[in-house]
Amino acid sequence: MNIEEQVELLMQGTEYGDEDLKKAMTAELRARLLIAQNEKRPLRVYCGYDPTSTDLHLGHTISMRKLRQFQDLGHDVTFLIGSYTALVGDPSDKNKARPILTEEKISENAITYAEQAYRVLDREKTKIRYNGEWLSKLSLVDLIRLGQNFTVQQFLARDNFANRIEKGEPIYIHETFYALMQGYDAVAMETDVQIGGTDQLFNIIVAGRKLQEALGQKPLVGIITAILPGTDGVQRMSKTTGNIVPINTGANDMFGKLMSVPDSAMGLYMRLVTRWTPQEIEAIERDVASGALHPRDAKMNMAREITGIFYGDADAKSAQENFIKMFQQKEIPDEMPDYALQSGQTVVDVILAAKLAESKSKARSLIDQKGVRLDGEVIEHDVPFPHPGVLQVGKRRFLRVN
RNA sequence: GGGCGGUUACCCAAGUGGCCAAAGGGGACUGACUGUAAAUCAGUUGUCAGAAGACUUCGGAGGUUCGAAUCCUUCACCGCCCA
Repeated sequence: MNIEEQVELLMQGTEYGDEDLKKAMTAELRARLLIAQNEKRPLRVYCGYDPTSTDLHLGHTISMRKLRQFQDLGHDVTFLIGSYTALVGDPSDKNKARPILTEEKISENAITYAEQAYRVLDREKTKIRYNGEWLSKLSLVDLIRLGQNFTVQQFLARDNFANRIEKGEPIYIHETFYALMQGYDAVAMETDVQIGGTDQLFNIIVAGRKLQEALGQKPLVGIITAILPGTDGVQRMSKTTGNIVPINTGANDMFGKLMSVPDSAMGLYMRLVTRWTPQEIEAIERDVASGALHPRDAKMNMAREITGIFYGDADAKSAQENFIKMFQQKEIPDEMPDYALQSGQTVVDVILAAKLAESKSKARSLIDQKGVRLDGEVIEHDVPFPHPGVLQVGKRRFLRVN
């Protein structure tokens, strides 16, 4: 790959919210790649992760994909665990009331986190570091000196803060320290390139670069990745919104969830999650636009590619086959939970016992709505369970009743 | 430290003594139509009960009242303004 192609790939799926900034970063990246090539040294690239949660979803993997692209181009990638930051607790998520984690818990989480990350990253080429390594050594005076490089106005101009001032929401003092701490991470590792989501724009572009400059380093290139919408196609993928595609969910489920993503979000999914190059993605979009490729099939290819990243090609293939069987040919799935019918149970009893609905009222209303079938026959009323067979509740819940 | 305002179901939000299991919106779920997409249409959305109905719910606790989400006391949390 020549430098131009590399730049195009590495800038794929980035979002700076400002054309000029994007141009500037693209130019700096190009320059930095050239230097690396000429000096025959890899770029030092990192992304920081907060090890408070351990259930990763596709949204978490965006930056990992980006790191992987750098790895594949021969650069030096660090998976930074925000161990020190986690000790304090993340303020931007205050409604979650995050417990302050112990160091043991953090390193435990970090391992789980990294294990999942290795489905995207190259295990052999990934360095794992903890920012407590250097942050714990800073004294109060050191911190204040870092602060001397910034003005309150710079922080007030930050989107995140400006919006909250506008809305009358609180901004805590220590939130400003976060930017300094993160910026210092960049300095401590003599970073060439830092990757992060749009919520990290300030920390990366303002804090990191400025601190590096102030301390005599060449300011890093920030790669700011766009936000991945969840399965609803609109809102950011997050556990709270309930629109996530978890990584540890099984190939069939992952494939199904990906197929339910609205068409409008496909571009972002392809750019942020798949291994495809900008050229490949453009070709797909061209074919869909011209009618040569059915959007459904384009989405299937995408679902297969993404499922393949996490479960391997064989499982992705069979997930696709199952999907087609179940939804296009309306066949019942090969695998479903079994349930042993007990005497005297009605349809509602079985639905409830098998946890296909959360209460009797819900189960009844599903029956009223013609959402319950036994071997394909709609069940009209809550009757004693007619006979063993396959019970279908709604579109996707199946139960083999014996 | 002082003044004011808030806390309602998954979320936002209306309701200021009985007609309130609680308007409206969003979300979610079901059905129709489809490409398990989107859009659209119809319905459901506290629990139990076959229906009638019963029970639990409006930040926590206590009280007034025949009757409270609504009034009083108190506690907790949050926000705004002044210092």
